[in-house]
Amino acid sequence: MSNNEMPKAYEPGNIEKKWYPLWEERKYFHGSANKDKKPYSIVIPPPNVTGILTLGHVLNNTLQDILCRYHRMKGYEVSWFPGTDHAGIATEARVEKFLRKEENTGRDILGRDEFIRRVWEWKEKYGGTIIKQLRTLGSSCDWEKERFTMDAGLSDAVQKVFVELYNKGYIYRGQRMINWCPVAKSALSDEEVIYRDVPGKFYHFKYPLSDGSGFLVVATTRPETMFGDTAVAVNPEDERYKHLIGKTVNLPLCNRPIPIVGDQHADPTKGSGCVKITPAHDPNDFEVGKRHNLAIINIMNPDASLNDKCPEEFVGLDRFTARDLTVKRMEEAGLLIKIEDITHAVGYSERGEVPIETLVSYQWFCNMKELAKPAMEAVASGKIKFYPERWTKTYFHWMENIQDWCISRQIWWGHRIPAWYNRDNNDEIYVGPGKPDKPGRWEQEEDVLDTWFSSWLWPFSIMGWPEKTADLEYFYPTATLVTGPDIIFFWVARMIMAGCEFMKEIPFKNVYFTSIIRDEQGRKLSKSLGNSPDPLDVIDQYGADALRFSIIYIAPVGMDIKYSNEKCEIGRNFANKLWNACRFRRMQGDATLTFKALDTETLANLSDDEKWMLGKLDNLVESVQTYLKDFQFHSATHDIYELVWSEFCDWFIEAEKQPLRKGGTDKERAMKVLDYALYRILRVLHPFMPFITEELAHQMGFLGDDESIMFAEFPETDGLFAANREAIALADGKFDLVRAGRALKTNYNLADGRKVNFHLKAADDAKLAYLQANADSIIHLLNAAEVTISLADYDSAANGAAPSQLCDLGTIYLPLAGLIDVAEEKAKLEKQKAELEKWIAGTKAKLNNEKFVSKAPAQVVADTRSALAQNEEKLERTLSLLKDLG
RNA sequence: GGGCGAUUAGCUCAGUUGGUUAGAGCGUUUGCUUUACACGCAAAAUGUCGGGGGUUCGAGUCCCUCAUCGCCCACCA
Repeated sequence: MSNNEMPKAYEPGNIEKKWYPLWEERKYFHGSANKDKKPYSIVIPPPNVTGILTLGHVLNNTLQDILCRYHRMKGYEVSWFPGTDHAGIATEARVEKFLRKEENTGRDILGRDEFIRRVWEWKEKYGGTIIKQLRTLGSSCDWEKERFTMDAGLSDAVQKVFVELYNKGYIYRGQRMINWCPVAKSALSDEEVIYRDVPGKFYHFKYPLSDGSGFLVVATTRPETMFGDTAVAVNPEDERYKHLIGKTVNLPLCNRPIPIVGDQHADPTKGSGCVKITPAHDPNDFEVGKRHNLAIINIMNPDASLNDKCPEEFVGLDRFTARDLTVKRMEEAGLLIKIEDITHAVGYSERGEVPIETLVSYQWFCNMKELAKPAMEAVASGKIKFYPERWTKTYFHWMENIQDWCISRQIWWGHRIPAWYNRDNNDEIYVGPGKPDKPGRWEQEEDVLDTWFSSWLWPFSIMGWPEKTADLEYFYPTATLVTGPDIIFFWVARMIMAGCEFMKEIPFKNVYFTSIIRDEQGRKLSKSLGNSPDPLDVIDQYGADALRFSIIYIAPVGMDIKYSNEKCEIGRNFANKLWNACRFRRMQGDATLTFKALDTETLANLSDDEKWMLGKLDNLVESVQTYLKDFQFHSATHDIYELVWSEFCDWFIEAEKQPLRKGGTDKERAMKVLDYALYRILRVLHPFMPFITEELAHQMGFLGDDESIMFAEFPETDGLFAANREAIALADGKFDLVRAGRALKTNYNLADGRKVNFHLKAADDAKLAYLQANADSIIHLLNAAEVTISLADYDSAANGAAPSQLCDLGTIYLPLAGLIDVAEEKAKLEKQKAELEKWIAGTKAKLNNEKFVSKAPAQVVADTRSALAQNEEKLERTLSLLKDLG
């Protein structure tokens, strides 16, 4: 292959499109039980089946892919289990919307069976887009194992778990206070409620005593719920009201007498000390109601409009309309005392833009207390480690206060609860995998289970549980879970509980919590804000490798990422740099084919620069492995970037141009070293940038057509760092010296291309020998005409002025004679010095004049001050240059 | 109310167990068609490490405190 087949700039598009299908065809991603290898497995956090790829997924899946590819290269048998989640409420809403729009039909028209059939149809046709998109990112998922949370096998797992927990007494059906979403018309778990601080009003009402002896004052933020009031509570110790306990008030607008009860819940120090009690719509009131045996009056329809338990003119009104009308009627009745503006936290439905309702309803619950115990122990003992570790605190806080989990949902898309009611026998309940074979009219529960009730089984259900599969035996428990901290309760904690309960074994050893991606202004990425870039467009523009590398490169550890597309230039430019380093090597000749291990002769004859480069690279190999062990992906990319760009390209390639130019054995050796180093770099980089590394490894002739870098051994230490510490320090010193020399040139406005002479005064005998041995290299790197090296100071008396710079290896001098007219330069500087001194003196006087400072516009004063500072600096530089000139 | 995190260059962020002169990328300035790369090369400028106090020979790093911002949880008749 000749060099002109490598374009000047790296073009990722076709190369990425070429490799991925090849990898997949060759089943490189597939893992199966293999006794000769150690297993390494990861389960993907299943994206919603309705989902499309977002930057969050990009980050998350890039990290998983890095781990998988790294371990594959380390010789593990790797399987990354992919799949999607049926996402009950979200998908049902999505398909419902689709059907309304396209066919003007929906749930209510189609009926349960047909609707579910249509959801499946939609899923087959439009679902799983994200799974295809993950391929463009380079994700090395074991696609043969792709699962869906509603697959038959996973449904079996869900049923088995439900029945088992029911039989253990953990799952029960009961009438409890729950969160109700009026849009989904379903119950939600506590975790699905999002609290937002919103402006609201606090209404103070009079509730007249039934005996006409006066009234009590109650306050509420929810006037419309008063139709569900079944008591007013006062504190039994409250001297103002204790004599009223047992009497009644007339509930306004309904004229229904309700009792005054004495209860601790009423706090005498708050408001009037009287509390209206609405057991059906407030968690505290529900408890009060239980204590006093109060009626529970649900006043709402499923869509949160008021029902027929309310006065006629309110029936059917939306809750917010009803609120206004209630207040109006109370005011008309002279029962409104005042309205205060307040800010309070209101619970919103996770999906909808609407406030949830708390109301009492019959639902299925799972008692989590016992399940939580081993799960807490698993993290406390360190069997499961969290990265960053601080999330354990959040985990324990939630687990220690864990509440019963409301698992039933009043929707159709999901796992239907395996419970049957005997309509002939007072709704006797049977729970089991199928309809009971017992007499009676048995009807299955209409409700389905919370989506997370299948997700929490994912790490083992995806491997075939409850069947005893080879995958389960070999790959469980998985190695690392990579996910966002926002689902620590929804998913992570529950998976740990499920693993401990049903597998008697933790589901993963590490949990790595990713950052949340925000836009440049720090806002969350969202569709409605339009600030959410489409990763496919980004990949199109910059390449998948560039996106992967950049997003890891900019991800601060454990904090939010501020992302913008321009940041992908980091990865794109880096890929281009690497491409051109390889292109340069190709221009020197064909691969040496000895790169896999340097032969002893080459090792014995390494130049100082080569020792330096191979030593630094060896050090990188070690540090990247350490970083990956600690999930410090960001540090790993920074170190690789620095080594490739600054050390390999800026210094080493430049230095190697010398031996390459010389030819003969020098050139041969240099090419071998370049090959050896490049192949090590490509392999270290492969987990991060899979496409370009595969392409280059082949372009460079490091691999045959039937080979892949995916299975090349990840570089281990070759001992060249430990062996060359001294050589590394010396070369670092040499490069410092070169840098100082270049700076001297720039200071005197000598163009890069201009060949000048330098003098080096070595710091000691050893350094003298080193500098002399490296004279050619130094001349080359400085682009110098001639460099004299000795232990002697530069003789400025004899040879004219020469500014110098002190370095570790010695002092570098730039003789100016012949380059610039010293006398003329000196005169120019003296003139400049005088002008500056005059200006500075005048300006200082001006600034010391209080009248100027106090009366001149602030901007003028500030400008004067900054100009002064600038000129003072300029003067300093001038003085320093004058000193150099002698 | 409880918890967690952040505050370092114009911007985005590194800074490992305290240890020479606090770093990078982007941006800015200057100069470069140097036998890979302008998606490039060389050089340069820029910091009260949020404020205050303390521990220490030594603090960006540890402790206390205050301030601001963000997130999570709980509560709110």
